[in-house]
Amino acid sequence: MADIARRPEHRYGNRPTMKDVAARAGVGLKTVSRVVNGEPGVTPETERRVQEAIEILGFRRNDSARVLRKGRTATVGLVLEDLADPFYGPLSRAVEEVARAHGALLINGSSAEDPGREQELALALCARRVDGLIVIPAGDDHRYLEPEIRAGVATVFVDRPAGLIDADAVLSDSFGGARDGVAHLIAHGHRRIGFIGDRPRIHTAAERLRGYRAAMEDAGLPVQDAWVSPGSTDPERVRTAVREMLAAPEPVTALFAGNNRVMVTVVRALAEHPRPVALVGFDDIELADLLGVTVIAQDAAALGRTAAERLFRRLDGADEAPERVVLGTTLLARGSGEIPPTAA
Amino acid sequence: MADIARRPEHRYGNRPTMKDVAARAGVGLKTVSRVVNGEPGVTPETERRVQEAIEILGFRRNDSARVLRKGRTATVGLVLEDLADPFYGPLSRAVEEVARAHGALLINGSSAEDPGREQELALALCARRVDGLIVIPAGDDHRYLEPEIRAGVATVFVDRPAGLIDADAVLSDSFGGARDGVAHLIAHGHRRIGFIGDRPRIHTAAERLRGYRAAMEDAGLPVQDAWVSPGSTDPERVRTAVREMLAAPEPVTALFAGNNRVMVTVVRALAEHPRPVALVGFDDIELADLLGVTVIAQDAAALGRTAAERLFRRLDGADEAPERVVLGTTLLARGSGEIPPTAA
DNA sequence: TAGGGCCTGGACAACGTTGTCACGGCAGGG
DNA sequence: CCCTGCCGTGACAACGTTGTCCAGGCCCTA
Repeated sequence: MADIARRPEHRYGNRPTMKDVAARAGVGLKTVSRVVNGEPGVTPETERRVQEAIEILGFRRNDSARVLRKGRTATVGLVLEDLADPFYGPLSRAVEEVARAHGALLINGSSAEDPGREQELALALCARRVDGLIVIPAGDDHRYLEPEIRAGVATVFVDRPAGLIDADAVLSDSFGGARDGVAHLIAHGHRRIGFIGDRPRIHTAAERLRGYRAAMEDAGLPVQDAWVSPGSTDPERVRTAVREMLAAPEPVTALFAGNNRVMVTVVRALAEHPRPVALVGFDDIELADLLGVTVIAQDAAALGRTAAERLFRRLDGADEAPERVVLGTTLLARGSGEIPPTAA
Repeated sequence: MADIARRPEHRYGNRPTMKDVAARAGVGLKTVSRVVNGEPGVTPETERRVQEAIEILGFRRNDSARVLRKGRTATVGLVLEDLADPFYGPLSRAVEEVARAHGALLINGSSAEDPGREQELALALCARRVDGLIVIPAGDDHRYLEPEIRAGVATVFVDRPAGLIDADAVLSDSFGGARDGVAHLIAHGHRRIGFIGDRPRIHTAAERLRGYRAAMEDAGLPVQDAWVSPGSTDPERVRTAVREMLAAPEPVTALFAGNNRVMVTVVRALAEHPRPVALVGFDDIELADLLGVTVIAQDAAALGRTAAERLFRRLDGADEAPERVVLGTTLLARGSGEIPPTAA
């Protein structure tokens, strides 16, 4: 638990500096800098001598000092919920690729859906002077970032919008996707449809619930309270919710799962159920095709790519007003969403 | 494509520095430093004044400068193959958690299985003076890291051992796992078993192939060349390999898939095959339980955790000799591995 | 041959922070 | 009343790099 920043000195284990290289090569400090950075104005012969000294000493430029001098870190930060979630892996990778194309590295941190941890992480990244910040919000108040943004940290929100501040955001169409998915079930004859989602304080979860209600209302169908789960990704609670909806006097004949975590558990729960139950889930997951699960797919990589591109456009000096970009979703019919209603 | 580090100055958009805070609070520079770092020796009244100035100016300590002075970045680097691969997400997350417990952040980069890119990334991280480096090797020659390690960068390899240098490594028991998996198939009556793996220049892939051959040999079974795929994760080539092994005059009755990527494709290919074919795969994957796929599970999170803990032990000054830690695997029987052989 | 311009190289300050050390004031004891 | 010692505070250098600026040497031309 010891905080690594508070340890006794170790001075990089006495690494050679440009000064050492200069001494060894018998040239001036700045000449070494020129060679290292490929700046013009150095004779081939001098350059050779410097390169040789660099080789021998095993010199590597200290980017910390460089950053201090130049004011740019060539680093961007990504605050997401959980890198282990298969939805965020590809997103992060996409951000990384864009960053790489711009010569930047990526630091990412997981908030574990905890607003305090999100803030702590984001501010730690700012202290390191990342040039830009991409945030998948856990909290719903991002005013703490205002000083940073004013100070020049480009900031883009992904997957969920920022709270209480005006900033770029790149989102999937949660509302539309959920509405389409539920409408799909309705089109296949379902009238009693259950919704199992995540905590409604999460923006996407709330939007998907809204989409569910909209689809039901569009079709003139009532929604019973018992058809909407309290909202949780905990497998036990999801299982309970499924069981109860299916055991009710007027059981649901179809389910809509609000995200990948929930969907996985619902699929498992339904596998144990005697009667076939229709299912549409939000998010595509690996092997869902083999299991025949109909899903509303969103493109995690596209979210990441779009956000990162926007970020770097800003870093390149673009001075547009903050904007909200919404990416569409795709319904992939694979069987589970096309099961007709079964009598109780 | 513009390299972000080569842009005109922007000087952090004129952020306030400790000097500004000091001026505003009417105290000395060092006093501000003391307050910011919670060092003792400051009157409550003085501290209040400083805090107030910090608040008003929106000051945040510049960690780049701090790093330059202190010599520690409180940052570790992780070079992996592909963050979007569901195997590496949890691994990365585990490393992050350990880092967090030690007050450090994590920079990770994907090598895309390209040795050149691995080296480029690792050295870029060293230039940023990460305190430690965790590497999932793409290449097989890591001598380029020797100067860095000598200079004090703690380095641990995960998932695959380092090449041509002596360093810590945390591995899964690829050989033993594959041997157990194939032995499992043999125990269920199979005599002709195909092996479909990744490129054999990848250490784990080679080890798993070795495990396959060992199991066959232990059982006194011959291995035909046609039963071992050339090695690739490309879905098309995997499909072809499966097709050919099943269409041979003496077709295999069971398959062993060498990793998660391959396994997914094999499962898809077998789903289209008329006869049941037994399958055991290396790596657990989500929903494999529902599909009834028998796997040799390795614990990605444990790999990451173990490696990170080792790394921080070294950073804490542990001076043990480099060591190779091998974590065991678990066979999870779910059905596909217990299918008996079918006549051709 | 003198003068001017170009090219190479180096001295120096600055980036924002922290470690060292010294200073002034105050309390307590002789 | 003076000396000692402690405490709060601040001045200053240093971390390793890069931008600015200047010096010296060379070549070319008038």
